[in-house]
Amino acid sequence: MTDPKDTINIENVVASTGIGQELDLQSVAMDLEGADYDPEQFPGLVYRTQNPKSAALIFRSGKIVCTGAKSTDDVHESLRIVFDKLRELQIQVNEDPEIVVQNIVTSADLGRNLNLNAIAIGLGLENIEYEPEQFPGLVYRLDEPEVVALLFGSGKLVITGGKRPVDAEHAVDKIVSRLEDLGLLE
Amino acid sequence: RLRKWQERIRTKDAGERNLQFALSEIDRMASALGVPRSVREVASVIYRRALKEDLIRGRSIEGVATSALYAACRKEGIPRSLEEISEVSRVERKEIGRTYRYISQELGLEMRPVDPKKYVPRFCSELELSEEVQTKANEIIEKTAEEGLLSGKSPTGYAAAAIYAASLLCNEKKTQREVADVAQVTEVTIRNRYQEQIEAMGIHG
DNA sequence: GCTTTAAAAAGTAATCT
DNA sequence: AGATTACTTTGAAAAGC
Repeated sequence: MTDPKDTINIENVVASTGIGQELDLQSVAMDLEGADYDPEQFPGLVYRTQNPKSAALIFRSGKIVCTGAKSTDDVHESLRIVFDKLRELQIQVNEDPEIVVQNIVTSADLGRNLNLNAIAIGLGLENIEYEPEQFPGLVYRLDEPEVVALLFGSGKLVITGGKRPVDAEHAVDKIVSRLEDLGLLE
Repeated sequence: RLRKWQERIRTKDAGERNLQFALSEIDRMASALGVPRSVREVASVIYRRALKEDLIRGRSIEGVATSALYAACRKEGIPRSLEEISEVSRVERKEIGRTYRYISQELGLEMRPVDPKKYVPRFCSELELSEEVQTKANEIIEKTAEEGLLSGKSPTGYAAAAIYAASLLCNEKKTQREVADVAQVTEVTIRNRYQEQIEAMGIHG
């Protein structure tokens, strides 16, 4: 039996940072190749990196959001690229700005099919949301770690809302033990 | 003094008018859906509770009224799909679904997932299918759901597939299109659910 | 509340061949 | 009847309406 923890895969990391400098997004949009900027639609400028693949939202305040990276290392690498691009445009960027991970999305596999109907009742209807007419996943909110898990009939799941990779591991452990206690795993 | 008093009257009247509007909307939609009076009463109670708990702030009265009716139909065991509900409401399906999940959570309605069998009598009668087909469809739903096939699947599509399969087994064939139309799902969904169900039942179609 | 970004899960749906 | 594309859900940040 594979430990479900070993099946955890980070799918997306969202992080925020700032260059400590105000920006004229209009001119950045002109000079930065591949930049998407439509202030009518959204106040941030979108800049995509290819390697690693990610999207950076750059704001007038100099604050930046990076999303789409597959690891915290990739987030740092992506943002390093963004910082260098801005420096090429003669923009002052702090030495190494603090990068804060805001959310990590992971997927995992419990290795067994799940009876979501039984799980909904077993975990307590007040603690879950399961509306298969609207979405096939069962939404389970954990208190510790404070994350949200989406459980599917296939036994696969998505965990989001955590800030550290270990949050997903703890969440999987808790979910597995709760389902085992209820006799709903297997 | 007098001003405050008048303002209170005005607010009270406005609140009263809003409640009347919501209740008349519930009545109008319930009539259009042809659900019994008991369901309208349950919907009214849910709406009043939502009002009392201040859940309407930031949401439309129509949206909460529609969601209350959707919840009431389910509670009373005669569910209408979000698709059907949205046809008699001016609120779109997505918003009804969101609002329903919100009030359901906040009011602690503890709603159980919809049992596809609950759709069988109504869909079958619209298709003019016999009691025998209904019984067979229920059997298919019961057995395949026990095997875990229901997880994550929409109740209407699941019921539609079982009814389609039962109509074939009982020599009262309805086409996938006919069943899809009354259940408001696509033929593709019926086909997919049907294949899984007959396989699980050990039937060869 | 909304707007935008990215990614996974699985179901449903629209559209085209 | 496939195949494709796209939309549903979860989470978080950013600035502005």
